[in-house]
Amino acid sequence: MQREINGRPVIETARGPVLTPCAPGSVLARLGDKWTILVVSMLALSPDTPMRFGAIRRGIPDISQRMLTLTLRSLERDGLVARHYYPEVPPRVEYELTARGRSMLDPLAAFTGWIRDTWQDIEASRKEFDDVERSGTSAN
Amino acid sequence: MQREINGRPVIETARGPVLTPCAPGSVLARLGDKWTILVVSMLALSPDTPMRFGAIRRGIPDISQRMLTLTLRSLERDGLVARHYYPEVPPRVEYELTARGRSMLDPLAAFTGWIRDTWQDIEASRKEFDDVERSGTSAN
DNA sequence: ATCGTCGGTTACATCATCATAACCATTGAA
DNA sequence: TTCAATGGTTATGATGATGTAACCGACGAT
Repeated sequence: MQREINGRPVIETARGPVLTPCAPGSVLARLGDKWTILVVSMLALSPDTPMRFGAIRRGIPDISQRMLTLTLRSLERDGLVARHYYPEVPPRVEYELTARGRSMLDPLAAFTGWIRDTWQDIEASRKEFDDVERSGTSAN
Repeated sequence: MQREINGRPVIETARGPVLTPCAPGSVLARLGDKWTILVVSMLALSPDTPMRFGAIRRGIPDISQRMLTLTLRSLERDGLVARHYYPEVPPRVEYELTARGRSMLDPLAAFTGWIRDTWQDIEASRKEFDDVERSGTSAN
C-alpha cells in the first residue's frame, strides 16, 4: 500500500521520500489566483438561484469586466460553474455553481476557516520577518 | 450579526450582496503557487523531525535550488516553517513545520482530498471545454 | 592544485497574470 | 440622434512568477 499526502503518491527511496509532482496543484493554482475565491464566494451566497453577471460584478468591488469574464470562464472550464445565456435584448447571462462546485464549498470552507483564524498571526509574522530583514541587511 | 463566507464579511445592499475583498486571498495565493504545496507536503512527511534542504530538494524532482529557497523563505515569513542553521562545514540547514504549519495540515488535507477525489472529473471537463471551444470557433 | 559538498545568491531571459482602456451589437429611452 | 444598459472581446503594457546558469566560501578528499 502506497503512502500518500495531499493527494500525492509518495515513493520511498534509499535517500528518502520522493513526491510525485502530480496534477492537483493546478487546481490549487487556479483557486489561488486573484479573483477566483471571491467569485466562488459570491456564487456560494445563493447556491440555489443563479446570479447575473452584473450582480457578481457589483458584489466584487475593483474586479474589472475582463477579469470577471476570464475567471468565470475558467470556473466553467473546470465544471465548477454553469453559464446560462438568454439571447434577449439586452442579453441576460446567469451563472451558478454546479453540483461539483457546491461539493467544493465544505472542504474549501474548512481551509478558508483556518486562514481566517490564523490570518492575523500570519500578518504579524510577515511584518516581523520583513522588519528583521530590513534591519538585518545593514546590521550584518 | 454579519454574514460571512470564506472568511469574508458580506455587506447587504439594495442592489445585492457585496463582498469585502479581504486579506485571506493572499494566503491562498501563496499556497496556490507552483511549489508551496509540494514543499509543505514534504515537510508534513516528517512532522516531528526536521528535514535538510537537500532532502527536500531530492524529494521534489524538477524544483530548482532557487525556487526551493524562495518557497521556504516565503513559508518562513508566514511563520509556517522554521529554519535552523548550523554553521558547520559544509553548512547544515534544517527545516520543519511550526505548530502553526502543523495546524494547517488538517484543513488543507480536507481541501486537497476534495481535489484528489474530483481531479479526474475536472480534467475531463477541461478537455471537453477545450474541444468544444476549438470546434466551436470554426463551426460558429 | 583541483574537485565535490552544502546551501545559498545574483544576473538574466521568459512567460503568465493582471490592469487599463477602447470597442462591439442590440434595443429602448431621452 | 445620442445615450445607457448588458455582457462581452481585443489591444497594449506593466508587473510578477519562474527557469537557467553562473558564482560564492569553507573544508575534506583525491
